[in-house]
Amino acid sequence: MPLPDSETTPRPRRPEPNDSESAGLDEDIEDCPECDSRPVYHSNGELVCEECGLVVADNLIDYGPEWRAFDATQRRERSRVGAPRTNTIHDRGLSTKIDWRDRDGYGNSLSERKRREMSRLRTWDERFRTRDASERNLRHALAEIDRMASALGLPATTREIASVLYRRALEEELMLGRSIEAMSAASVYAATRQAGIPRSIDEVVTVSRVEKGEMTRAYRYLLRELELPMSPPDPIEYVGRYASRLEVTDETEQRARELLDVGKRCGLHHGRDPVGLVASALYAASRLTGERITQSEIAAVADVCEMTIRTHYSELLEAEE
DNA sequence: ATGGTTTTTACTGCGTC
DNA sequence: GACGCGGTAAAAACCAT
Repeated sequence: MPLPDSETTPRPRRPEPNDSESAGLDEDIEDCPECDSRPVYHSNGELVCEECGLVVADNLIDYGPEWRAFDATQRRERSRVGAPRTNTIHDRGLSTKIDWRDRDGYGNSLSERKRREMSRLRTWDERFRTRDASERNLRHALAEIDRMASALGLPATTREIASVLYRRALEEELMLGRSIEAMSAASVYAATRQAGIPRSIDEVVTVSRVEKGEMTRAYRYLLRELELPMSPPDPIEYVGRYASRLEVTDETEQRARELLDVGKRCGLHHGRDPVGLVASALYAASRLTGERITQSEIAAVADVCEMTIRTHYSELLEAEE
């Protein structure tokens, strides 16, 4: 079937802030300061070392807030930011309107034959229109997912998962009344969880274009409708990332893992922010190993309150017995 | 909307460098 | 004195209902 190839409209290539960053990605991995002391792991063909990959992600995230802040000053125009403009231009030029009345231009009713013809046209027009709509939606979303994924330094496999999740959401018509941005962010978050390289919700939110509430709502919805089996986040999976950001010793990091392990057995993690727990564990561990890290340092890196660290870390230490 | 939980905020006194 | 630390009390945020 000959498709009207309207999709060849030249896509305005928007200079992504990520372009320059991802260019520097490889170098960062090579030069990663962690690599002096740590081995680099290659998993599924990607250069993802558990420690170094995270350090790189860190660099990228540092850029995030910067243009995010820039973004925020213009939040009013948020809806205009970023999305490939093709959407609107495209639609405006293309979408056809076929009146539902079987009348000609003068208001006379049509012959039986014409009526059938119009009916057929409507059918096809409808098909193309919806097809276009969901494809535009998808393209937008995939671009968004890609942008967030690179800002978070996620490997390609994880992006793949996010894309698949989004496609499913779209197919199951979960997008009604939900923003593409929110659902994309939710897909990315879910993907990191499924891939076992979790980012915190907050991290995903900072690189997304939506508020936290909107994103978490979309995420919950996604989980429920797609019936994704998602166990609650395991704090231990976050340890490596924050440990490398803080540049603690291996010993401390290991100690933190143990503390969390014990704490988990005692049920300390129920209903609590895993990041807060990790921060506390790192603090407790740094005490045990004699490596002095201040609470405020950890609090700043993990983006939790010092008070949270205080309340949790003593519990972790007690649980150790 | 509500109530129970956790996190955050603001503010304290204490010890140390 | 500045700083890090532990704590309290109250507000705010979060979640399930």
